[in-house]
Amino acid sequence: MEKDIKRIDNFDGKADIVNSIIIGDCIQVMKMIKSNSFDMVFADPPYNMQLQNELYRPNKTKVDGVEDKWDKFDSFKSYDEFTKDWLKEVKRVMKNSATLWVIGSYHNIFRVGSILQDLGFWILNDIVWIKSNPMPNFRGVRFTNATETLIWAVKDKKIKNYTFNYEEMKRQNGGKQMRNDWYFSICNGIERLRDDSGKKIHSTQKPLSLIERAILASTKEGDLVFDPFAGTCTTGVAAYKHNRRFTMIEKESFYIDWALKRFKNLQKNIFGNYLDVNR
Amino acid sequence: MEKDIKRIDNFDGKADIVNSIIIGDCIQVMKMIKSNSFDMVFADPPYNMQLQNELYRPNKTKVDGVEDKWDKFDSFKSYDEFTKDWLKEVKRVMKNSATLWVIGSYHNIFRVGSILQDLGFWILNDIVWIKSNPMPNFRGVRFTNATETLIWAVKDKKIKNYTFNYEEMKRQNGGKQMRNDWYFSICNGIERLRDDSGKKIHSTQKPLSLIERAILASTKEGDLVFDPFAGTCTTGVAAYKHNRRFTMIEKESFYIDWALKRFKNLQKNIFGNYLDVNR
DNA sequence: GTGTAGTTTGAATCCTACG
DNA sequence: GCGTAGGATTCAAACTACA
Repeated sequence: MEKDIKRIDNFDGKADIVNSIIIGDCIQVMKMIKSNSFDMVFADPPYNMQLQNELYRPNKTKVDGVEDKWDKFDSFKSYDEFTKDWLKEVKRVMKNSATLWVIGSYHNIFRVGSILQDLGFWILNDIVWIKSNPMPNFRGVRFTNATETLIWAVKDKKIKNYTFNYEEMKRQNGGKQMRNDWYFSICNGIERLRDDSGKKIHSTQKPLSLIERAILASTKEGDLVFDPFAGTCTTGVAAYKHNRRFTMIEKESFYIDWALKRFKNLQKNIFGNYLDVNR
Repeated sequence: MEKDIKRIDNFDGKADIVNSIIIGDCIQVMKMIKSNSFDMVFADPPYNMQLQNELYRPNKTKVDGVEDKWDKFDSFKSYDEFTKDWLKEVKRVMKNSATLWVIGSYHNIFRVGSILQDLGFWILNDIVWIKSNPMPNFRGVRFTNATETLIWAVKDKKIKNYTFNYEEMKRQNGGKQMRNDWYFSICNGIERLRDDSGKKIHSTQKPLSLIERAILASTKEGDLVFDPFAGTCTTGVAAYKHNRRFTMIEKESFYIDWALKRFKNLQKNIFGNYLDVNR
């Protein structure tokens, strides 16, 4: 199996996309990718959080919320249009037997789910990621928001030949059929990418184990996994680790500098500590 | 506090709606109710389930899915229109400080959530009901669908004076702040209404404890709780039990015959076994 | 090295009354 | 509507410091 990883700064539609990280706007790049290319798609789009004010903890320190430019949309309408655009292209580049995963929170997941259905995708499951250590609700005005939601879908209602590794999932769940409630810690500790000053590289890095489960559930070895919002390429790392191939697209090349460090450690097979890119 | 319960077969907009069960189409009935009437709304609308074929268990017995006439919609479009219609009326009859709960599954909750947001509702939480005893996926082609989703929202982003009994929730959760993942069994056993032949009275009866938590979280004693899709009036029973008042609307009078039996037992204060209407 | 106590922090739509 | 002052508010995991 192909083991080298390519960074593509100026994709022209001709370069080999296998095990490549393409820098660029995902919709524009996808338009250059031929139809029916991918076996599985994992997408972690912007959530459109719409934070109202600054939030302080009881000890007066400020909460470091998501204030990235890429998470800002003018309205639900513009978010919906964006969502429709990227989902349409994703649908086109998916093989007929492929499945799509999208992760989101209550801020955006209802928009995403509705649009998916409008585009003809057929939902197989909604999966709830239950966090063991979520941020508490400091003001005591709501329930602790301890979950995120993943939607797992096929391109069309008629599709029956998608991959679902039922037995592998059952094995992971101690011999009982895997349910749609998944328990994972948030991404933290050695796994969380930080610069020398301790600043998070990406404000919303996902735990590797979460994406590993999605990949092990819905792909076979050698399958080509696609992520249009790659960030620091957790999807690619999970795919590579389990002998799947990948194509990643990411707009911010800064994230890719760090992604490449992760792959470098993974290739060294430092499985004990490969998560720590600073070694 | 008013303790008698009224059944209203021909609502004209003038009858007292406190502790009443109104028979009729919820949209038509709501149009006769004056604005700003309710302190809290709990809605369990049709899920728009779309079983494609009949489903059989491994032992060849047929799964008794939801095939009621009231759960059939021609398309997402007609489901959306229906959803928009009832949500608009609900918004009007809610007091400004009121909150809305809607429960659904992946079949409909994305539609409901999007439309809520489009109508200006502001989501406070999505709550995941995690079932201890869900129906397994008999074919082994998906994850066990073990959850349903509740959306909790206020009428408008600006509203801050809604009721949230933080301390009561914290107490219920063993001294720690209540999270949005709730664990309850499905409605079964003595609580599940069945006729003499053992047939379920309502195909989607919700567990009382689930609705009790919603009511204890978001209402004060004496508040007026509204349910436009009352079914066998689990919402009314939960409200009554905790000294809240209620208004229920239900189209099928058959369900109300059974609801009244539940209230009768509740009034007898048979708290040990009042759930069993057949005693 | 080990154990304990203290500190930090995470996709967050997080207040209220009064002038 | 806005600005400001007052006051009530957090859980789990991982890390650091120090004995």
